This record gives sequence, C-alpha cells and structure tokens, in this order.
Amino acid sequence: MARTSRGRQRVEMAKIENKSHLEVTFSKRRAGLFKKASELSTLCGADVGIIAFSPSEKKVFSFGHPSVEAVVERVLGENNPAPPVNETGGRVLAATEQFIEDHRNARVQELNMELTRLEAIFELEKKRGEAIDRAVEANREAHGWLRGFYDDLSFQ
Amino acid sequence: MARTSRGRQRVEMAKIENKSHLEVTFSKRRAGLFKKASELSTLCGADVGIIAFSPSEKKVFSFGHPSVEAVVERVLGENNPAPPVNETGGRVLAATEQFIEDHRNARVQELNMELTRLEAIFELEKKRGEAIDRAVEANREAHGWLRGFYDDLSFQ
DNA sequence: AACTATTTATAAGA
DNA sequence: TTCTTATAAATAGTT
Repeated sequence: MARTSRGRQRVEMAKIENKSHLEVTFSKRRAGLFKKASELSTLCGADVGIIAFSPSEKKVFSFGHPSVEAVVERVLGENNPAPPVNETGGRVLAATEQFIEDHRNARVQELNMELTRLEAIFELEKKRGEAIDRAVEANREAHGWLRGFYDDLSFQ
Repeated sequence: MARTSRGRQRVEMAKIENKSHLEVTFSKRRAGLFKKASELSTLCGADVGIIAFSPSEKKVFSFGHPSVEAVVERVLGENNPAPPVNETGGRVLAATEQFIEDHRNARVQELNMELTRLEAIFELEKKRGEAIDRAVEANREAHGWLRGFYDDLSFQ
C-alpha cells in the first residue's frame, strides 16, 4: 500500500501566506488553544479569558471561564477599586488604564529578566560553538575524516 | 540504564486538589497556553489576548499580541460603539500620558522582539551544540585524537 | 530545573 | 470540509 500520509511535519514559525492554508491552520489551532485553556481552567480552577481576532475575516472569537466578560471585569475591578473620576473634576486613571499600566510594568520586568537569562545562556552556547569550531577547524587539515561529517550537520 | 521516569500519564480532567501539584501544573500549562497563543499569532497574523488568574495566589497573568491591552480595547470598542473620548465623563489621555504610554508600548515591543530573536538564535546554537556533541561522541572511540582537546574545552 | 515515557496536538493527504 | 495517519510537541510523574 502506498504511503497515505506524511504525518505531521515541522512547520516554520512564520506568517502563512497561502490563504486557505492559513484559514485551516487558524481554525485548528484556535480550537486547540481554547481546549488547552479549558483544561487549564478545569484542572487548576483558574479563571481564564481569551480573545482572538481572525486575520482574514474580521470575526472575533472568545473563550472564557466563567466567561470572557467575567474575566475582563474581574481584572478591571481588582486593579482599581477607586472610581475613575474624582469629585473635583480632576482626572483619575480609569480601571482599564490602571490595569494596563500595572500590567505593562510587570511585563517589562518579566521580559527584562527573561532577556537577561537568555543572553547569559546564549553567550555560553555561542562560546561553546566557537570553541568547537576552532577545534574542528584546527584539526581539519590534518584529519580530513571529519570534514564531510561536520559539513553535513544540518542546523537549519 | 534503569527506568528513571514513568513518562507522561493520562490525567483525569478534574480539579487538582494537591496544592503544590496544582501550582506546578498551572505554571507548566500556562506557559504552554501562552506559547500556543504566540504561535497562532505568528502563523496566522491574528491578534490574541489572554488573561489568566492563578487560583491560589491572586496573581494575574496575561499574554497579548500586539498586547493584551490592545486586544481588550479593540474588543471593548467593538462592543461599545461609543467613542472612548467624550465630554461627559469620558476620558482623554493627556499628552504626557500619551507619550509615556507610547514609550512603554515601544519598549515592550522592543523587548519582545529582542526576546524572540534571542530565543531563535539560542535554539539554533543549542541544536548546533547538541549535533556536534553527537558527532564527537560518535567518533570518539574510533578517533581518539579529539578526546583530550574536546574534554579540555571549558563551558561550565 | 532536567529528564523521558507517553499522551496530545496537528500538518499533510485522501 | 471531515477523517485519517504519521509525526511533532506538550507534559505528568520522577529525580
């Protein structure tokens, strides 16, 4: 019997250009994402909300436990018990804004930490790669046997 | 080598009671969920926002492309045809605030991009290192010449 | 914070 | 589009 499927292939993480392919992928992966969210919610008793805009169409999809609205409202409420406008006409940050600010600051911290960590590891790996490059290069002439093998290693 | 892991087991889709187990699971699955969202976003060019409340702690985690705020505001806007700015109590960002916000957004974007770039390079270098490890290991027995040299390379 | 044995998700193909 | 199938990817339990 002929091969009937090549099975799942690795996929490059870049924007899919083919429109029908993109739509199929969006549909499948959106379903997968919502399922994962549902599981997280069930297993951990966590409130989760997801909003996803389809690229081609202008449809918006959402998932929420207990509901998207509840999750959004909860986050707005937690971060700002104070009313958005004070008595004197002075301006107070609206709940959304407050959330945005708090969250953005947190995200920046998070990203900075992750960046630092990655930079360290990256430096290490780079040095390692360079050292091995030198080792291999230094021994190529004298020991040609590794050449083909090394050249064939594919790191895409 | 002795069996060191029972591997992944099926898990019943019910609330995890053990607290530490729950926290580990929440952490792992939250990361997985955000990664999936990131991939969906990249592959399909879709805007996606996720908000997740941790059950035990009162922390809120979020993922967003281009940002949670953008996604939330976009959906709020769609559900609310009323303009975000008006004379009767609606808010208007002051110029300074607007600048600060823009600046922060830019910084987050910048960090995200750098992070993504580093992650990609890091993955590449890691694969490369692993491939070379295998190559060297595979040839050690037969060609002892590299042994001393390789062993002396110090990568912590 | 790593490690694997497995389960789960999914890219192609039909 | 829905179903199938081979394979990539996520992750439960362990150390």
